[in-house]
Amino acid sequence: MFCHVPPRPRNAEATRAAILDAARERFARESYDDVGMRDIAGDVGVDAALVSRYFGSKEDLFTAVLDSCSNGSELMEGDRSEFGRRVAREVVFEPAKEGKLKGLLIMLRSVGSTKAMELVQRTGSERFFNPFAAWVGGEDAAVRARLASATIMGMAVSREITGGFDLSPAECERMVGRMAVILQDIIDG
Amino acid sequence: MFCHVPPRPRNAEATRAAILDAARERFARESYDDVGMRDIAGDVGVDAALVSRYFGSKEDLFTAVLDSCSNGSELMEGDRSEFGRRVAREVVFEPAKEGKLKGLLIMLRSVGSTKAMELVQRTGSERFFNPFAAWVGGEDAAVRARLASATIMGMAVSREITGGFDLSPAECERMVGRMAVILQDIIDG
DNA sequence: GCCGGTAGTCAACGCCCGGTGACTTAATGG
DNA sequence: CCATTAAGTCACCGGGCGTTGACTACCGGC
Repeated sequence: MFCHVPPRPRNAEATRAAILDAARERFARESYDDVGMRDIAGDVGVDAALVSRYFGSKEDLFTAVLDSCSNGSELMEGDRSEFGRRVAREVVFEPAKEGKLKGLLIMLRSVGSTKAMELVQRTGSERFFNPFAAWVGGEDAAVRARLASATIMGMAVSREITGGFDLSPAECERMVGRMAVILQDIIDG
Repeated sequence: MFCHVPPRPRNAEATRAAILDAARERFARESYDDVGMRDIAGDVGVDAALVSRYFGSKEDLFTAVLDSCSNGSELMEGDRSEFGRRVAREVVFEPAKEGKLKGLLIMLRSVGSTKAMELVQRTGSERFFNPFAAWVGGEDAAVRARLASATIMGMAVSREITGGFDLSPAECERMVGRMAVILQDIIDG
């Protein structure tokens, strides 16, 4: 006992990146308000002061996280005709851990803090919705893109609120099936 | 100046009810964390201490608000064949003020605070989903009910995140149309 | 007309948060 | 091998929160 953990090698850039990663992870799992600077710092194994030093304010860190998130492009890669099935499966079954939808998760977790939502609103449109709408294409692309993303987020929220879906695995499977159809229809027009 | 507002007549029951109303209103507009006891008290025109006195803790007040919310039964009243159109219109256009979906709004705003979500999870299922599923009826009622409510909440979240939808009125109208179809299809099976 | 109890207020407490400046420690170049 | 400088820590501040106990003002009954 009293054995010290080996101190992290002194490397500002790596530490900064580690902090950013930890913050992204935290913000994807908990809301803006629930995540504390001390939590993030603790994940990395540094002092909370360092986080402030590197990223300025908490809001600055949050926007940095948003910027560092993939702009949802994973949604659009892969076979387009499989879009519904693929996304439905991910949003229903993915344990929110290694999911590709981290950016989306962070966005919906920001429903709550007024500050976080302002920041999300600023980046959300151009970084996510507009590219997505462009990919969706066709008649009323903006409307259909918004409809699709709303449906996806709705499922995520619903899972959050009920803690899982409290449905049987078989029911979940059928839900995925139904949702896949809905999403695919939206995408196809 | 120095004119005092007429003091509210001393009536414990009425004051208690007023506090509950104000709290419900607040929790429907802002997240659990963003709403302060002092805010609620201020809305009613009483001291924050009184809120604590009447309802115990903030969590107790929140659960009292949840209990006081209509269990979403407004969703189910009215012509069933008009369900999709009616709900879609409400969730897209309703300024979240006098909407019938206040309970739903509060639920989705609780995505954030860990504490609030626990409380919502406790009451959400039996008070909202189960009756709704019963009303939906038919094959896979639970799945379809969850799908419908997820869709509705998704739209609400989406509106929150983007602050309105940043779509033109005409586009909003078309979105309502599309969403109405989706919802109606879910309900009809 | 006073008086007891209840409705409501006031001031304060303890807590936790984000943020800052002074300090310590480790790596690096000569 | 040491000086310098960057990397990281520590103690602490100010502020806002929920909550509490002591206080005040009102009102119905004698």
